[in-house]
Amino acid sequence: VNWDPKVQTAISDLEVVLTEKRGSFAWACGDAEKPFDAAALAKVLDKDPNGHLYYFRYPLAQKVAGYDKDHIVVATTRPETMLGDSGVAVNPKDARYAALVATGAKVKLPLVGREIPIVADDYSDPEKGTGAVKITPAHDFNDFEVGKRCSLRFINIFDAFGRTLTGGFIDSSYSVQGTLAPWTGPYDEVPEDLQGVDRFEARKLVVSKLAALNLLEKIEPTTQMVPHGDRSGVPIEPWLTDQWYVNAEVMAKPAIKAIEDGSTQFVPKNWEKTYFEWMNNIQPWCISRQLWWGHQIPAWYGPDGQHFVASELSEALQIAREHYSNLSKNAPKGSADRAKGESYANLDLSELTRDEDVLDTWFSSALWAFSTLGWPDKTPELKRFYPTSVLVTGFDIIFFWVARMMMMGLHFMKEVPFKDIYIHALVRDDKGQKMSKSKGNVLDPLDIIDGIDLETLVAKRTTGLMKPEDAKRIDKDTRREFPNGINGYGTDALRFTLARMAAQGRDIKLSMPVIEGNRNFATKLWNASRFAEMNECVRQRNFNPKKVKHTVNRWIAGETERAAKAVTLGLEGYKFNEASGAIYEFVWGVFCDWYVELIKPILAGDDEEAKAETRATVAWVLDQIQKLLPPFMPFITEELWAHMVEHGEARRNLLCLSEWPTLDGLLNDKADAEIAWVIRLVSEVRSVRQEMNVPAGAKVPLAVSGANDITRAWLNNHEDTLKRLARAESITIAKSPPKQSALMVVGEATIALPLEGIIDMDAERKRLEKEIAKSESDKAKAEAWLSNEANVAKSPEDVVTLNRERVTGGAERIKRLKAAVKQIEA
RNA sequence: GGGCACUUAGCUCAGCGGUAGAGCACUACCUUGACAUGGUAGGGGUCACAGGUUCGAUCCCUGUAGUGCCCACCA
Repeated sequence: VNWDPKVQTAISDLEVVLTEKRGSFAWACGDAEKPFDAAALAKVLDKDPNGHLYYFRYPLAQKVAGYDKDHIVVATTRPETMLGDSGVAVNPKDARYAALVATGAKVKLPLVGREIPIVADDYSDPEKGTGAVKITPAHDFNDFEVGKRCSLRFINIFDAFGRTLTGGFIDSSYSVQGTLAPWTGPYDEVPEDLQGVDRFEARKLVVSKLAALNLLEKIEPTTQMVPHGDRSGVPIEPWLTDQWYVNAEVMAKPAIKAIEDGSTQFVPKNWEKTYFEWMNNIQPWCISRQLWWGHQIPAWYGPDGQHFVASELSEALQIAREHYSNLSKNAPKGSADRAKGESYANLDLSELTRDEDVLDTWFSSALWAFSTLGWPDKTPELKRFYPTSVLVTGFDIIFFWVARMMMMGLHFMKEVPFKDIYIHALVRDDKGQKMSKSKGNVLDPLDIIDGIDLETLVAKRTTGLMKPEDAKRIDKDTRREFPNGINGYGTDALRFTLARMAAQGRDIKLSMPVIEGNRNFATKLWNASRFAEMNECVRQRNFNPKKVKHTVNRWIAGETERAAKAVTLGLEGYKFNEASGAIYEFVWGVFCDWYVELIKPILAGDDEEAKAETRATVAWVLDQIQKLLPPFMPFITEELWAHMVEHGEARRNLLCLSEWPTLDGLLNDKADAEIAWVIRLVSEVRSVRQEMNVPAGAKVPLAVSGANDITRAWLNNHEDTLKRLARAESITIAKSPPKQSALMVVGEATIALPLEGIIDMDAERKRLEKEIAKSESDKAKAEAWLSNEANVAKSPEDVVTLNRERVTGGAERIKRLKAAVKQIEA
């Protein structure tokens, strides 16, 4: 693997895996005068040694002219780090300390005796603390940067277990700075009782010792966020170690460009801001981990510590031999390098030792897009599938994974790893909280699918590791929220729910009632299919939806095309909520609510030709529905697909292998208008019947007046259907509405429900007057809009037309409604 | 401190520069030959607030308030 083998040393976030030791603090003030309230200090340190800001006086090495004190005061929340201080920084503009900087003054670090410079750096904020900051480059990220800028020493004072080092600290200045010579001065004189001490113990000791030396100015309480290891739970600290790094800045550049020029795009687009934010401020990527599993870093060390990076040992050996033999030839005669080259030029395998570290798991994962396809071999799969079409993932790993895949893909394959990056929603609980084990609010998908009883659920959510009070609370909450456990809702219901809620850019709050609603949808589909089966709706081999003759069938063919297009459009745009919403609305709101009801009279009638066409159409529509649903409901549809074979031609393949519906040319304006009219009429009659409290069982004759030829034809076409759906005893054409009727205006016609003796005519008149008022207000709104010349002049044509129609149509309607009222009064 | 979202019906959420939508919940009626895990009808919203742009703003812009998330920092 030929990544950039450049070694850098920097701060790693290695976790200190030690639990905090809680020992008693012994006040160790000598017999000198009490420089500080000893009792108070002991109390502070015992109670909470971590939550305080400690101010120390650092004595100057020499008195400085123009500076009136003999010390400089610094503050810290981690006193023990002072052992590794290698400088004190002040702001270059800070007049208080100008003299110190100008004269190159030094501080004599207490306890250690190290002389460290006072440097000027913008990092120091004159407003904060005393304006002077102690700098510990090996144990603080900011100080690390200051240390590099100001050429300070990098002094590591801790071992891997968070104990102060024994026998002297580690000076890593040479590794970090490269140009500085290794520290050759005398070892710092660290008091023996400060060696090999746990960091928190060291904290107390340092404070007490400084207090004893009268160098503790004051202690202030402070609150601060201390980063804790997510496994160990102990505070973690920066710690200087040698690690392998990738120069991510170089690799980030093409990855940034690929998003900028659209080679790869984020869906939704706004995530690219997050991506750019990270990529433009990218830091060197530490890829080595001190774990016992993972891909071992393919680096080998020669006897002199020189490293060789290769894909395998034999290759490393070859490189190593080359390196040493070059040294033996090219290094100056008599030099140490030359001698090294001569003695190692023929080294063997056993003389190379492999680096024990393994790669960061994200490094390995970043290769996923091509390593899974056989890379580095040039496999057919790699050729066929790289770059991939889409990566679907959560926003929380845009940087960890997505960005790294982009960098690796562009580096090794010279091409983006995927065209689209779909960032999906995060699933939260019904209160919007992220699900987590410790919160006990996790909903296991399998429990939603299969169901779970209350006791098992409670046991699952509470574990022995929780604090008893937490477990108790979770127990109570769970019992309240799921008093009967969880019913099993099935895989399809859950999947469909997630799709329906997956609006872009928004998280999903998952709750049982919503899943239940979508389970009901599955049931609805099942029952509709059962209806088809019971009515012998068998698939016809040569069925052509373009050729159907009956209006209702032509209409449903067009609606099916609309639905298929809406689903396709939604899927192509990663708008899964729109896609699943479209099929939901079509199946339930169009197919079940209207089409199935509209064809019942045909199926029950004796027009064999119409019956045959309708049966074939039903079968065809269900086929389309089944084909459109698998992305959201793969199981029930597959079952229906196979199940309905019993009455039709055998299926040749699985549903999921069938062709995606691409329907076209099925829309029919005339059929649409006619069925829309039927639906309107039926709804209107139903509405009036309910409002007038007509008993559900009562059949009432319908008398239509004022109908034009088209409406008369429609009435004729759909007589059976209207009778059935509107519960009409008969439908007759009348010159004028019969007396004592409830009246409604549908289009140009007036429909009368003669309800003499059944309804209160006064109530009917009030109902109509309400209708009139509504129509008049709508009309008035449209008129007002049209009377504004700017509206008419600057609006699109269709908006103007729409408003004109509202006025004329409204006027017609009002006229008819008023006539109806007169009728009643008469 | 920096950034990103969000605020629409009682609840959960879609949506959109041209008279506001769904599911759940609610009310009434209905066990009608697919379906009560159902049907029919209905009630319910100044689209957070204030300015601005526009012929027109729930939608676009600015600000305010509230909420959530991410990142950094806290000598």
